[in-house]
Amino acid sequence: MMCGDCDYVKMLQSHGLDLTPLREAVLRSVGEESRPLAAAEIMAAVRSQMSINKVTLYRILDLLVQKGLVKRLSAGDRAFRYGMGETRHHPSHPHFLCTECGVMECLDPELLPVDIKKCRSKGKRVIKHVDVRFEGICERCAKVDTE
Amino acid sequence: MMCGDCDYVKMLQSHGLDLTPLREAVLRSVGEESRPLAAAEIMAAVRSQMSINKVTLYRILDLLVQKGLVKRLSAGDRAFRYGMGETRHHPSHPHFLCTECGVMECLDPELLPVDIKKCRSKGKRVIKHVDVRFEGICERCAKVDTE
DNA sequence: TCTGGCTTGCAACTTAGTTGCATGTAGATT
DNA sequence: AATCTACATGCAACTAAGTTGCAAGCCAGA
Repeated sequence: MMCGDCDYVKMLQSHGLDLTPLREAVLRSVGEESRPLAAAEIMAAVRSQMSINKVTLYRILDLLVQKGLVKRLSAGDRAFRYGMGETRHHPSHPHFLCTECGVMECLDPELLPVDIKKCRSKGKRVIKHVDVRFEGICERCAKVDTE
Repeated sequence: MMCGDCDYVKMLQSHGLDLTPLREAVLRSVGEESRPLAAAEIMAAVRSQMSINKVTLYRILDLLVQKGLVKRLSAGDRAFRYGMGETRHHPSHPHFLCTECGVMECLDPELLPVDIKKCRSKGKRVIKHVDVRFEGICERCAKVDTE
């Protein structure tokens, strides 16, 4: 979810990560988008400004996911999407996946209607978080279809 | 979700699919499990009774998914899981994914708290269905951890 | 200056699934 | 019966997304 309020440099530092141009660029690319991006999209975004190797990108993403700065989302396809981790500016929210073009969008946090507590009681499993994904046809594809 | 009530042969036929030993075995393997299986698990199950090629398995799964007999679920990892499609015996339900061992389990349909109608109104996208996935530590892994 | 620890890059590999093409098999057509 | 067609299956090669192993670069502290 796009954000004008995040200080990416501070976010990296406050999580004990060395500040490097690549790390900052990756985090910024994720943070400045209004939807979760696939690794390939992040790579393209970073490469528009500097050069980065595929492996480095994946390693930076792993690191950011591990620190909770970035969230790895599974779309309905085989490529992960990466969005900003949960913070004050980025509350937990459900996503929408277009089954036609594969684009993933963020939905209003209000639409997240899940009561974790209700579930925790059932069985002895430990529930850490919930992932709600709506699937269907996005606005763009719906429009094209009716033309 | 496991089921003693499904007639797999009838299910195939009523969807206009030729009845073949492999198709029946694949559908049965999915139907007789209490959790969604990865393709590799289905392959192992089928192979315990007859020989099947990887490509054939994927093609049969595609076919069953297309006909709605089987549902393709994205786990948090890169391998799809396959569970029974929605029917009277198999109501829509959320899933649980163990982030430690990767096993996926079916949860009580009661735990599916999403109000699709509420979401359809927002924007002009068409929402077809919802996927709710809880993540955490499964009972088995939780037990091992505390030992 | 040397050492150890990170960050990055390159090549090769892995996993899950897909494509193209050949073969097999069953029912319909002549 | 011969043959034609449609679909089911198999085999090999391929693809996409991500991972591993190892080497090179760089920087901070002893």
